[in-house]
Order: sequence, then structure tokens, then C-alpha cells
Amino acid sequence: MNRMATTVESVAERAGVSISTVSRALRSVPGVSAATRKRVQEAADALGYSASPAASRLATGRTMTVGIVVPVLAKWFFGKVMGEATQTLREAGFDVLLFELATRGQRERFFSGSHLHGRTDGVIIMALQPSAEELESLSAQGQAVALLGAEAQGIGSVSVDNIGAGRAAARHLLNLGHDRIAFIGIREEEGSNLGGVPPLQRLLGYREALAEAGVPGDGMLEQFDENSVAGGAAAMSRLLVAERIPTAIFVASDEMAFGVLKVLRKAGLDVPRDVSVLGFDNHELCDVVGLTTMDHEVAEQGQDVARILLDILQGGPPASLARQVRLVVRETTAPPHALRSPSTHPGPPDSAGHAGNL
Amino acid sequence: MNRMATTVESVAERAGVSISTVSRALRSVPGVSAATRKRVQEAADALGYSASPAASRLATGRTMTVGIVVPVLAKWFFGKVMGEATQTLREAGFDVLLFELATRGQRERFFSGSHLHGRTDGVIIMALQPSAEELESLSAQGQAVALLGAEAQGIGSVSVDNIGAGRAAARHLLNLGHDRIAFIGIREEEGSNLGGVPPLQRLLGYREALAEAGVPGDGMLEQFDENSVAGGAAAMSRLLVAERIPTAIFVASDEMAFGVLKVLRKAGLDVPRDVSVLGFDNHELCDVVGLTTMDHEVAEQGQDVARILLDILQGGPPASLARQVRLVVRETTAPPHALRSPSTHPGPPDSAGHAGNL
DNA sequence: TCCACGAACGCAAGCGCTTGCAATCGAGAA
DNA sequence: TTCTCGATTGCAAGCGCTTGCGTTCGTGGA
Repeated sequence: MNRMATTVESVAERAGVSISTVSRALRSVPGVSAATRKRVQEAADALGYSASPAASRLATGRTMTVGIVVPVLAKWFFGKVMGEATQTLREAGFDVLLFELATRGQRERFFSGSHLHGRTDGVIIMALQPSAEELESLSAQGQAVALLGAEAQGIGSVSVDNIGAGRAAARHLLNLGHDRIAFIGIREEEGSNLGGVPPLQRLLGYREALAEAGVPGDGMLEQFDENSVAGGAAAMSRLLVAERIPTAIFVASDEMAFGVLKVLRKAGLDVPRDVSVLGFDNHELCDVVGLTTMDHEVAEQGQDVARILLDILQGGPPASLARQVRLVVRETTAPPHALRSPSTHPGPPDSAGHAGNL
Repeated sequence: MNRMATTVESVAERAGVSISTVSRALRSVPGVSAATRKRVQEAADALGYSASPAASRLATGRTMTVGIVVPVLAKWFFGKVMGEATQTLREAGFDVLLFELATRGQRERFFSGSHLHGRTDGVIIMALQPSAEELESLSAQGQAVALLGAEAQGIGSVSVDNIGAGRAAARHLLNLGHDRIAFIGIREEEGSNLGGVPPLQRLLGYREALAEAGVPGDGMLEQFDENSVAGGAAAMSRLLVAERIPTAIFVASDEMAFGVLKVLRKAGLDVPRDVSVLGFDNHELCDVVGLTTMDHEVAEQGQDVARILLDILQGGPPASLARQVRLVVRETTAPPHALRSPSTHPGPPDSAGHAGNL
């Protein structure tokens, strides 16, 4: 294939038409007879021709590319969401440009410069709450915007009811009979940039549920750390030195919950006999460790946000929708030890009843 | 910012020079005096100008973009490697275009069409072995190529000594005293497209070590399935109905190993007392479940492959390098039960000696 | 003081495609 | 048969930037 010279001109020549006709025919623009359209298509196929993106972008001003910005790629949640979004975008004929904003510095540089201008038609922003100025900067660069895990006035977005989810999670633990329930949340690190809003909302829901149940709050029972296994482990370690260890813990992310389980195991505490643990995300590995968690339709969110952006790019209004959150009960939650009736008690700790998680 | 009208021309006007001088000044091309260069730079800053990528691509033929193609985004390994590669590429001023080739159909479409032509200067291909024709197609599209987890004549690549790693893994189990060691490998699914080569090499290394140790091979002990928790679980289930259950299992991927651990737990078998399990990747969650595994410097591989591609793009020769693989001993490998001396025996299964993984 | 030469800079021709507008053609209306 | 109008098609002017080449100007050497 002599792709070096495969341009509209060669196709036009081979099909015996002008280059404008080729351009129109190949893009299904009206004003070309079916016969010539077919002839052009054949010529293009024969030559293995495909229009130069740079040239058509320059001429049209459209890039047929969308950017996806994520805080970090190496996390299951973002990989999953990105994968789904990417597939949806590609089906619609868009390329996907990747931006990983791992540090605050990168975030600032990204929004201050015009890194998107002329590169993308729109951008999906995941898990970070853009400020008004940042949104302004994006629209000044002519970008359509869709948010995931955040919301803003007049901007398309997909999210979940984190307050409701937090309340539901806490209620599950309350209903089991717990009254000393800790919360481990995501702390916005100095070097990181995770949007602090959803984690905060989960905390609020947790507090609401406790208040409604008449359980007194306890600041010591609220711990925050970075969203990782290590962060969860660190937060749990802090909880272990409390005056009284909680009997249940709601952790705002599964990865942190994995760290929590690890520390509990090392401390010789049995889950769920001594402590119940409830996570958030329904990470693919929850099933392996038997972690009870809050599922929030992660894959669907990825498709949603892509479709919302595509709609906007086609001139539609910026839609906003919320996905469902539901409890997935596995093996890390149970009534507190003191409450169990002999019949529910699993018997000797080493028997099959021993959940053995982690 | 009136970005709508911010073009070379406006900068030229403001700086009182011609557009060619602006172009040269902003790109540090020689032939511009320091004084005017400064003046142009200031004018550009004041206007918030940045050159239209489409226009400069059309004029130069370079896109300053590289493509990354991965089989699937939602896996820790690929997320990690991509994150590192992306950062390295961005530092060098390149944009990153994402291609997820989840199915065989997508792979075929990708390589048959000229999806890269004019979009990227080069491409990083992860974990799939391109055929000669596929490589030909890429170079016909003018792409520089770097491979990760695969090798090809004259193509830049980064990989690991999978045969050696497989041998090392098997030897660790042999050295512990095992003589009935199973292998669970990655099967190339119909719908998938993972390069079959590295997994195959791990199998070969395993076989070599067994042969060297005089342990007879047993086809029944070699099982293959898709590279996922579910796949590992399925493969393990097949092993459970063997005439004699193996006392140790080398699993070619950590995610599969997690599935293996899950099935073993459900079957009431203790790890490592009844069965030892050895994984591959050093997945970030290995630490949580205590999985002994083979680490192969995943993050470094990502940086390596990006740098290799950057070198090629700068006219350098296509480098190939291999990363180290090393055993990371955790809690899922131990001598077979029958061999243990009373003193090493952890005592009653429910004591603290019970590793309790999964 | 005059000339030659190199450094700075501007001109203008593209890069390959899109698209408003004019030109052409065929067919139905008069 | 001639005229009019819509459907096709071609022309050519960009889109915004890069770059080979010619021009201008200042400076050191003769």
C-alpha cells in the first residue's frame, strides 16, 4: 500500500471525479448521486484511503476526539469506568485522549493552560469536582463537559446518591444491632486531587443514620486517610487504640476496606465475629474476600457519562442522572458478638462457620 | 480570553513581527534574536495563545501523539503500566491516545484499517504478540512501535524472562519439598486477544524445573482458563476432582490466584497447610491476602516501554530490554503437610498459626 | 570609506481537507 | 420544441501553521 501518496486527489483521479465529490461521498454528505458515491467508495477502498485527521480537523474545527481525565489509572474503579466509557465513545466514532492528573500540580497545570483547545471536542472529568473557574476555562476552550462523581450547575453528570448510600450502609449495621460504628473515609491528600464531595456525602449519610437511631456521635470513630489499601490499614490502626474498639466499620471504599481487613486479621480480631466491615464500590475482588459492600453500578456509570457527553456534542441539553446504590451482603457483616443467640453462633471459631475472610 | 481569535496572526501583530517569526520564536527554532523571541513570548502569553495542533500537524506531519493499545483497561496490571507510561510520555510533550482491544473482532478491525495513520507518531502495544502482517500494517502507517510483554525482530520491546521466572517459581515449590505441583495458566479465549506467549513461556519454565528435578509431568495438572478471578476459580475447581489433589499450585497470574484461593477456602482446604499457592505479578492486593508471588517490576516496565518508544521517535535504534523477576515470599507457600516436623507444625488449625488467608 | 558576509526576518507556497457558490446537465412543464 | 428548476458536480477559497528561499541590515575586514 502506497499510503504515502494516498490522498483525496488520488481517489478523485481513480474515481474520475473532483476532490470535493470525493469528500462529500465519503462522508455521506447529501448532494452526491448513489452511483458516484459507490464508485468513489470503491476507489477509496482500493487505495486503502482514509482522510487525514489533521486536515479535516483544520478544515472543520471538529476533532472527533474526547478527553478523559482521571486522578489515577491504576485503580480498579477508574479502569472499569474508563473502559466502558472508551468503548461507548469509540463506537460513536470518537478517539479518546487520556489525561492522568495524579498530583495537585498536574491538575493546576492542566486547567491553567489550554491543553484541550484544538485537541478535543469534549471532556469527561472523573472523580474530581471542578471549580467554577476551571469549568469556565474548559468552556473557553470550546469543550463540552460531562462529570462523573461530581455535579455542577448546567453541566452534564452522572453520580450516585452518596448521602442515601451512606445512610443505607450505616442502617444495615444498625439493624444488625451495632451501636458503636466507625467510619473510615477518603482524605483528600495534599498531593492528590480526588474530589472530596462524594466521600464527604457518605460521611453525612452515616451521621444522619446514627442520629436518627439515637446513637451518639463520636469524633474518634471517624477516621480519614488516602484511598488505598495502605490508607485503610493506617486508619484502622488508629481505631485500634481507641478507648473501646468499634464493633462495626463502614469504609467509604473497598480498597481501603481491604486494608482494614488486613489489619484486623493481624491484630487477631475475627471478622465478622469481633468486628463487622462494610465497604463501598463492589470491587471485583470483594467476592474473593467476602466483603459486604455497597454496589453502585460502576460499569453503567461509565457508559452513562459517555452517552451524556455524546448527546451534548450533538447539540442536546446536558443531562444529569444518578445511578442506584444497593447493599451486597457477603460475609464481613454480622450481628455484634454480644447479641448473638447460641443458635446463630457459628460454634467453635475454627469450624466451617468461621468465615475465614482474610 | 478571546481564544476564538487567538492565532499566530494576532500574536504577530501584537509583537510587531511576521507570523513566520512568531512560529519560529515559539518553537525555539534558530534564526530569531533573543530580543524578539522574548517579545513574541510575552505577546503569546498575554493572549493566552497556543498553536492549533491540527494546523501544525498538517504542516509538519508530526502529531506529537502516541497510541497505547491494551487488551483491557480494568485490570490492575494494565492500569499500572499505562499510568506510568502515560506520565513519561506526557513529560516528553506527547499526548496519549487510548485503544482498548477487548475482542478479537476489535483487534482485527484495528489492524486491518489504518486507525493510526495521521493520528499518532508511534504506538505502544501491550500484552499482545503482533503478527508480521500486523507489524507491517503499522509501519505502513508510519508508526514507530514498542512492545510490552512481547518481542519481535527489530522492534523495540520490554519484557521479562518468563521461562526463567516459571522455572524459579516451580523451583521454589520443589525446594519446599513438593512433588505434586500443578500449573494454572492463561488461556487465550476466543473473544479475547491476550498475547499467548508469556503465559506459555511460564509453563515451559515450570516444565523444565520439574523435569530437572526428576518429577514426572502430568497433563491433568496443567489447567488453563481466562485471566481473571473467575477463570482461576474455574481452573482450580477442575483440579479438585483430580485423582490426587496437588500439594502446590503455580498460577500464572495473581488475579487467577485469588480465584484459586477462594475455591480452596470454600472447599475447606487450608492454605498453605493443605495446598501451597504461588502467583505472578505482585498485584497490589497480594499483600492483603498474603499471596506469595513473582514480582516483575510492573511500574518500571511502563516507564521503560515509553522511553524506548521516545528514543525511536527521536531516531534512535529500537532497544529491547528485560526486567527482573523475583520471588516475593508471603504466606501461601510452605512445605507440604506430610513433610512438616512437629515443631514447624502450627498446632491446632484454629490457633494464631493459622495463616487465615482468605 | 567601501564591500562582503552572516544573522534576522518576511514572503509565499504549501500541508490535505471542507464547503459556499457557480456551473452544468437532464427532465418535466408550457 | 424551448424554458425552468432541481439535482449533481466542480471551483476555489480558506482552515492555521511551517519552512525554503529571498531580502534587509549591521558589522568587521580591506
